[in-house]
Amino acid sequence: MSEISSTPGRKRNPLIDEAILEATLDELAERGYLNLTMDAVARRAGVGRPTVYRRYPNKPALVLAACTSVAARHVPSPNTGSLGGDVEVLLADLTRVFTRTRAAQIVPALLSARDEHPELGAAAEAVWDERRRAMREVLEHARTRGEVDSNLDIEIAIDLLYGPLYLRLLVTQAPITGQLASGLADMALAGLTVRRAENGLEAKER
Amino acid sequence: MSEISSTPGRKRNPLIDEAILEATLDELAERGYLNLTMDAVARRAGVGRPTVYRRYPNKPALVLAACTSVAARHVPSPNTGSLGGDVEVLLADLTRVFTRTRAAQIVPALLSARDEHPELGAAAEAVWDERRRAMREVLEHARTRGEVDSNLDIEIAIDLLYGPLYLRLLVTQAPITGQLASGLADMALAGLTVRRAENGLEAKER
Amino acid sequence: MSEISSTPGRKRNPLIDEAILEATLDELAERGYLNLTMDAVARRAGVGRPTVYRRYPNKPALVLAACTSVAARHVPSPNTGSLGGDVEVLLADLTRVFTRTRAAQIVPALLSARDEHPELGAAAEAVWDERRRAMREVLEHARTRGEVDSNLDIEIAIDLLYGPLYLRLLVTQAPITGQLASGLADMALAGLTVRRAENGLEAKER
Amino acid sequence: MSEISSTPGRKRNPLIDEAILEATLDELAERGYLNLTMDAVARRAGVGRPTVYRRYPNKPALVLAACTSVAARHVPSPNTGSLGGDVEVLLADLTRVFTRTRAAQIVPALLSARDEHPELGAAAEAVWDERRRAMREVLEHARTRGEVDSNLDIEIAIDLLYGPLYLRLLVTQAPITGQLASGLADMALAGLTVRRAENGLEAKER
DNA sequence: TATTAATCGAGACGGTACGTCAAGTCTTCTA
DNA sequence: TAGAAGACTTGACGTACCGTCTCGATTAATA
Repeated sequence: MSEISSTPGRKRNPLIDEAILEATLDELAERGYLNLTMDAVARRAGVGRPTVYRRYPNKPALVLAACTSVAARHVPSPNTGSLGGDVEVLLADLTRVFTRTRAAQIVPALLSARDEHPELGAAAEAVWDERRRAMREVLEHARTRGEVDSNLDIEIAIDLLYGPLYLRLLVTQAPITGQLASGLADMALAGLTVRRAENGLEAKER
Repeated sequence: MSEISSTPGRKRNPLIDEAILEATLDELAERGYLNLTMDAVARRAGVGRPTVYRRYPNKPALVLAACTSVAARHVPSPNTGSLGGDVEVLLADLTRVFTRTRAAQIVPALLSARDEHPELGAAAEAVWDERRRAMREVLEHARTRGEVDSNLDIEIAIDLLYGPLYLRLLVTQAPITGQLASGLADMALAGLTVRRAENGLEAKER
Repeated sequence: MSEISSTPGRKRNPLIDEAILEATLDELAERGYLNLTMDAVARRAGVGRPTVYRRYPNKPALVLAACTSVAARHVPSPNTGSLGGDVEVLLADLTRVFTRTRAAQIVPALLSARDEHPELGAAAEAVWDERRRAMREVLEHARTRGEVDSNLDIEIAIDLLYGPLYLRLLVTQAPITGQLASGLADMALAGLTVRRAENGLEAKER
Repeated sequence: MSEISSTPGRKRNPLIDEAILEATLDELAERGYLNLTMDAVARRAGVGRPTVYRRYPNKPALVLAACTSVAARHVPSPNTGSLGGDVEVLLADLTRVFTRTRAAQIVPALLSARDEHPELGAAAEAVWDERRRAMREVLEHARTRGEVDSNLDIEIAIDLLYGPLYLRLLVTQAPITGQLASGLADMALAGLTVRRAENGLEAKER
């Protein structure tokens, strides 16, 4: 009795898979999503155009695949004992990703791809989900430690912590520095306003 | 004696200026930046294609112009007396803009246009500058009132307040509600962590 | 008391009429009919485009007018006493026109204009009518002198005499020289074949 | 050991080559060169516009190709034994082509194409070369038979024989009939003038 | 080991949008 | 009212990219 052959014929070359994704990321970084050409990707990967289309049905799908391939790489799960320390680690890491990697070009590209093919939206979430999950964990630990209010809406808190970095990356294009990240963490954790409680303390100090 | 006319020849029809921008915004809202066609804009404006090109040299320039035309419309300059009240007003207004107007489609479009032609970047800033200016003013007033620390980095504070809304609009596409805005304002102003000072206060009250 | 002017308003400047036609001929000679632009004509004449259109309804009409303006200038009406001499004069003059004037560019232009607007065909005939008339006259004189057969179809004869020059001008673009013209005249008048009658004569002379 | 394939990639569909040329000729005949549209040709050939441009870089090149494709089709090489008979055959055939085929539209189109892009001039010669070659052959045969003078300039003779038909086709647009062709042949071979030799014969007959 | 079938590079193909250019009309201002 | 400047509609031009297809050649499992 013979096994049902899984798939006869020549097998796909896995080196090509990698070359295509890498070429896509390079093109994305150099030229941006809108100026990225399927032909340029194929040429850069040393590959025929149909070889790309055999793997990804269209341009946004290719871009999405390239982005996700690079996204979920080693997000830290810090456990420094204090919320401040954990948040600091996470924001510093995102800062590193936004400045030391091609993410500055890749994230906008991903948004463009989703804009063109909305059904990719769900898949695109994977790119930032892992980071949100890490922050969620950190906040929940802080809650069990009593470091934050038990009624805290954690999703909004995540938005508050990550939002400014994305704002600078996508919108204002202001520089994203390590100093920014720690300043941001301090503000978010302590709040902007000088509180009555502190006034009370100051009063005591007099 | 007659003045030398500034520019001879037929004058441009200002109604056409408006019709083109309005048609661009409509197309942007309905079809998105990538599926927006110069021809569709021209047809919708009841205008020939070269008439569009006479005004804007290419697609991203047209889109930028349309976005800026709609951007700086009546940003409020609140003065409720408290930082909390002012911030609430500004975030509520941005929420309104993000949910009740075409901004949800227009802001991503603007980013795509800038992505395609990076030299438009500088001009694109005008779209959010007015809103940042309003928040800056509010924070400076709070500083003179002693409501915030005099060492506060105001630009980062602005990022902290606006960032989460842009994050939801552009990235996570989570709903943006009035409740979110006020929750956000509270968190940002008061901070995420339960502070020792409050504990002390509570202790005293017992 | 003032006379009621027959045509009120500013009078047309006749210098402009001439400038437009001259500019058209120049453009025709330099760039050819298809690459001639109404705008270029207007600019070259130092005139606004509508000023051209006020005189000629469209491009082929303008070109036709320019061609006819230059066409019927002094066609000779030779009367040397012999058909050979008269034909020689006419063909030599056409040779001169085809080589020393802009006719080499103008005649093809005229054909293109007629091709585009066939109703101009009748008017275009004026350009070569005068020359055909001159040749017709010469042939009729020869007939009354008995130099040609009284049954000769004169229209065909005209075609035979002028045809080769037009063929070179329009089709083969072979050089048109004075030597060509006289060789052509000889052939046409004497015929290509060596005739028996001449053999008979030679035989008698021995 | 395998041969190196001459040209990799998909082969061009030769049916499309033909369809494009045929569509071009049809459009030329129906609408003329100036009103011929690349888009109309493509649509008529059931083909995308870039497919036309892949073969021919622009409109005049396409028109030239279409004309040459139809030109050299079976020009007769008559050998009736007499120059008169041979010339009769060739002129009758050209008459047929000018009246029974699309040549009446195609030849002017070709001239327009050359007028627009002069560098096509050399290639355009192929269209009438074959016919001139045939006439040259006929005249050389007549020379070896002693039917024409050995000093006859054959190129001029060809112009003399073909010129009138082209003149009617292109310039005067007078009808081109079989009767015209034979009358023309007679005149060209015998000459227009009544010669002295004939007078001598007539004298003898008395 | 020969067959079989999918993969690969190259490139043709239909379609659609881009950005340019010219024709011909219309409007505004000046002389 | 003529004339100059130039905006305007229409529609063709030639280019670029997308996504599909066909071709010939190669490669790897199966028989």
